[in-house]
Amino acid sequence: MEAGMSEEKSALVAELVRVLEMVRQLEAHMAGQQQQQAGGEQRCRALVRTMRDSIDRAVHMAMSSCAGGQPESPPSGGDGSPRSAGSDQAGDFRGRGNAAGQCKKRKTLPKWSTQVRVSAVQDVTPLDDGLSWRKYGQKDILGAKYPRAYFRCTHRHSQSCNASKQVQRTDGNPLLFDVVYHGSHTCAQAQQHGAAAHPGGSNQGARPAAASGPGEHSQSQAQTTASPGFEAAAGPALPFSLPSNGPAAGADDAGGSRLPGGGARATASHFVSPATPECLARDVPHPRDAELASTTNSPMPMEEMDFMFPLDAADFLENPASYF
DNA sequence: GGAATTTGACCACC
DNA sequence: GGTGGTCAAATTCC
Repeated sequence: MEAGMSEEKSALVAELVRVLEMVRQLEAHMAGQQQQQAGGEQRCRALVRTMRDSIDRAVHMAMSSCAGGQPESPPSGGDGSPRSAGSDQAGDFRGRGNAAGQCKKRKTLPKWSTQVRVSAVQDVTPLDDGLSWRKYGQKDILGAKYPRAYFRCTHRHSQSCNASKQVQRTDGNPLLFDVVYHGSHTCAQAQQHGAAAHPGGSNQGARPAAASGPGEHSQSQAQTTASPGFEAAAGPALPFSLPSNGPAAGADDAGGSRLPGGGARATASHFVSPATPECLARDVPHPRDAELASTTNSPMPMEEMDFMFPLDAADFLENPASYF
């Protein structure tokens, strides 16, 4: 058994080294020419894609090791959803009325977290994983500066997809979002996007946002596997309503800021990530966004935002365990 | 009319 | 008892 472990570790290290190398190349690219050469963008995309694949493999291996070789935990699943942790459905179902046995807190579901970075404070929606998420709640967390938003798969009822996730802005860095996934997607859409959710941005198949409302999907990413496609950047719906909590939140909501009800609908950032399937079409910035933009961060070029890496590669290499 | 978000309340766990 | 997670009604937008 040890042998197997060592072998796996070696492979893991090799994979991580590759990723690191690619990250460096990517950085060099971005630092240099990205703005002028169209080819640079393609190059970056290719690198990102490769990186994702490597990370996927690495994560899988790492998780296998951590889990004692259990095949189920690895977030990488076939569905590409944020990492479908293979096991998932453990019968979750909580619910108000579930008196009997299921507790509301899904402790039995596999869970993994990720950190997603956006380019500007107004980009309240981290990545979009190409899946449909529906927000079902938001809550202020004790000690946290920002509220936590709760999402679950839009197809939860129709397809019994139990995936859910929690998105919360980190206190220290408004540009960073902690995304915690619970369970994996079992819905049909997940299967499709899973395969297609390349960060490389090929799945922009994006639908016109027909049914997807303002915020179903939201962010994504998978830390551990980074594969689903982290395209960070644009987001349709805000995970939270950037209330007055926001540090920079301008307080004035003039207009109709967000009223109860579909209020948040029109807030998205104007970035269109190539990979954000559904979220794209979301339109424009809420007046407040613009305001925030000017006060907070400077907008970053699309190319840069597109591939925000969910995690710090260097840090990941140094402390891989901390990411699992 | 359908779909989605917001928000308050309820329930379970620590 | 406090906090976190989820439900469901109300409201709004497409």
